[in-house]
Amino acid sequence: MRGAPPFARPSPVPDVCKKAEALSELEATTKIERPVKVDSTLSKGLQILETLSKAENGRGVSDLSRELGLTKSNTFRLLQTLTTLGYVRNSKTKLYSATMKVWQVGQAVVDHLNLTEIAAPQLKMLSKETGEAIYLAVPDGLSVIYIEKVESTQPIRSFTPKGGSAPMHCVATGKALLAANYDLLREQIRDHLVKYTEKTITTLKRLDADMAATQARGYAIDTGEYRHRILSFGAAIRLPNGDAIASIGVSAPDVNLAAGRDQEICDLVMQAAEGVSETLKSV
Amino acid sequence: MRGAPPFARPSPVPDVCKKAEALSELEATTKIERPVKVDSTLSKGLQILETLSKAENGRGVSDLSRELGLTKSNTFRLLQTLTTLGYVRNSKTKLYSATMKVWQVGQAVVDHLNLTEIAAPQLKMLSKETGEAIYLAVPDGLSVIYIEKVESTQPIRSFTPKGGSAPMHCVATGKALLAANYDLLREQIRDHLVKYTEKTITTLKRLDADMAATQARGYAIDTGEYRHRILSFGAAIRLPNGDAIASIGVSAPDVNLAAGRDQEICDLVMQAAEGVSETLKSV
DNA sequence: ATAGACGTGCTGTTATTCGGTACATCTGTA
DNA sequence: TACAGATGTACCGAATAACAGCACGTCTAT
Repeated sequence: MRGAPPFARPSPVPDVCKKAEALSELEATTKIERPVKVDSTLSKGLQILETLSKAENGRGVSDLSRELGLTKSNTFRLLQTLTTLGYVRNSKTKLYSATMKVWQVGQAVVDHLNLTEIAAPQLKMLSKETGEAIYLAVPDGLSVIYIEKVESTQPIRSFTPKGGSAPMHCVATGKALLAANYDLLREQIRDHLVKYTEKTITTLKRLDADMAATQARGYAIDTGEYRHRILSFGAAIRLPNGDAIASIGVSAPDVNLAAGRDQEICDLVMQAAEGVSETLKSV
Repeated sequence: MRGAPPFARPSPVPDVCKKAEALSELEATTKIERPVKVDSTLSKGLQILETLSKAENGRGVSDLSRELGLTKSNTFRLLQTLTTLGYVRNSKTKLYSATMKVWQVGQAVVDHLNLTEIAAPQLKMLSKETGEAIYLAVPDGLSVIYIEKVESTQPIRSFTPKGGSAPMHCVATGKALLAANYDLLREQIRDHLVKYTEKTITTLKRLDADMAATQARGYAIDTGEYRHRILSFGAAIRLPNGDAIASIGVSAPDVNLAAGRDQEICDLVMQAAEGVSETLKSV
């Protein structure tokens, strides 16, 4: 779910080339752009898949062929191949519908997203504005893995390297992700609240409170709960449907933070995470 | 995220027809099954899309053509059409990768899932075992909509009709979904805790506690918080990645519930929701 | 400077897809 | 019951559309 209702989400991506055959002959366009040959079979097949993915119940062959302007036999043939490929199933009532394999492929896109590249500009911005160590993190069980890091420009540095990991319950990047999925992770993490500093949250009660506060304010704060006197601030990166798949964080020694500076950094972190989330909406 | 790490999720769906051309000539199979003609263009195009969806960074033309056993020119052509159709983009470094449109199409499958049909057996089971009113609900803003209902067989009935809705914070189906997305919905619902009975949760503090308890136990309990002396029990239906998209609930007047019966029903509800979630993994 | 690998455009040939037709089944109506 | 229309599926020859091979410009690394 994630906020959006499960039915009828309008697609922000325009349907390119709705009628492939329409441009096969007409080149009367003032701009002499390359006509860009498209394989019609592939195009039609994907159109069918797209249409089926938006169908509440399945749809029939004739029905589909009429909507897409295709021959019945052609539509049938394409549906047949899509079925044997596992992207479509046909129920006993002769109705065709998209399978979860379609969903899986789409999910794979997100799972293998090159966040590093997409988030790079925002990480750079954060580094420039704060001068502190910037982290890009993804969840891995009850830890976070830092898949990208921009080194601090300050003389005093924090030292978790790129590729390293940290427990989810005591760093800001981790807590931002934990808060976003607390319903699923609470039971798993309750017995793994390992203590690293005297600030570390080690009881479920305190974690509950901290997660509630984190959810309320929209970003996470670590007051030196993993490394002594190393503070961090983190916010979640979300897909268009609200799923939190990663987080951005800033880590800094407390001595670097003058009064009010922490709030500035929090705002920047949220802004950065929000920026990446927005970017994800458009490719 | 949702428990599963964002990288390298093994696909449970086998790749049917990895080499389409392999079966075009050989029919020496003992079983004389229909050869099932597949449109090779569509097949290859989807193979490319699938491969691309699993690629961390983009992939090159030659690279792809080698892996899939296709001609370089053929691969290029297919990539070209996929690009103009918006499913693929090619970066400045000449690397091709899948776009979020692929994800959107997959997402649409889930959004338009005919849960009614899929959940029907479990709803039937619940009805048979409990004899009470059974609900299948999806989220809609801060409410739930009952997209399916099996009427109670008991003389005393609860009366929310199929198609009706109820506030998320006071019915079990709603609370199960609320708990599954509490990080996103908490701030939205805090000012909408409308009172319906003396049992209704109207303060954020009490809701926090109830949600924590719900998350901990895995199902939601409504002690007559919407309709006086009408209790309900609900559990979330989740996609393979953990997203809660719907919920199943049982509603019953308190007089129908003998001692210990409530726990039986809770177990059944969880079992039913779990069953539907499992079904979603295989189409 | 050179050799290999890469992405891209072109073209003729062939294999592939296409459209028409046919038929069995089903539904609702006269 | 008979009929009319719509449906899903099978088949087949024709021609179109997709294919393989080659050529070219570019880039990288040796």
